[in-house]
Amino acid sequence: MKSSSHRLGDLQLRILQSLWVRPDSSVAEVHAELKPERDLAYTTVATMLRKMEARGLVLHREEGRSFLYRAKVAAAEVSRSVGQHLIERLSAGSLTEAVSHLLTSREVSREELDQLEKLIKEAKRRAQ
Amino acid sequence: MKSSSHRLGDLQLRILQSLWVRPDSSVAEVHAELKPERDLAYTTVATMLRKMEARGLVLHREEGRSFLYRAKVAAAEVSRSVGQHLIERLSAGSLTEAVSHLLTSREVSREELDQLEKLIKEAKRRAQ
DNA sequence: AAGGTAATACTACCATGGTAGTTAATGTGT
DNA sequence: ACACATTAACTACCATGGTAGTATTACCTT
Repeated sequence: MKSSSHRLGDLQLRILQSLWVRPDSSVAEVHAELKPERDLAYTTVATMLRKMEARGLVLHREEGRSFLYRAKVAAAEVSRSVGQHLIERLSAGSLTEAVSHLLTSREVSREELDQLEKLIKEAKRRAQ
Repeated sequence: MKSSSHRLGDLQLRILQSLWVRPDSSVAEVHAELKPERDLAYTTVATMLRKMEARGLVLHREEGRSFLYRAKVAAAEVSRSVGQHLIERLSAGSLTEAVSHLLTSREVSREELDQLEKLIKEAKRRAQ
């Protein structure tokens, strides 16, 4: 599966997330989507998309005067590799230790804990 | 608490982790510690430590001919901020979603799931 | 036809992380 | 005393992510 170790910066990842939700977005659309969080110039987004295409992260097709971009890498794959990298950084590879860090280092609400418990139960069910 | 958003690269974080476990390490000791995972030149580690000291991440004192370094930032604080950043990247701030990603995107053993369950229970107990 | 507008292309720049060589100082052993 | 080893200082370099200005192209409207 060639793995390829996606080493993504924050902005690139954010753009990918946007494209996963809304494929075939024009530069203008991605720019608009990111506007509230990050006030970037239009050309910044355009440049980023071009760089990302050169890296094989996205691709585009022409539609009239504008380019429509879509992610070339799967959300699942990238999330996995981002998560893996996180776990590696946070706790030298131990998932439970990583989660433990997350739990102890921030305020976690009752609801979140309940939800987490449900997640684990589901994972257990799926496991057998 | 000024937060300060520690933006650490992999190597810098790894060096900090090493110093948390063994404070007052010489460059040689840090270098030796990292040797198995990353075969870096001695000078690379030394340079990194100097750069990190300039950023306020570590500090040193002189002991004879060599410098003994120790982390200036607390493990808890850095872990928190690294974890926070991770959650942000992975799932726009939702902890449960982040954990969900981690669970679904990799093989999780029965033992790990049990341990996770225990973690949640403990967190709940602590919460009330 | 002309002028405005929207789009991409190209180029440039900066910061940072990472990597290491070279140099200089200082101590150590024979 | 002299060679050798250890150590830190300085310098340099490269890749990448991020940011945006300027130039060019093409379309649309009046």
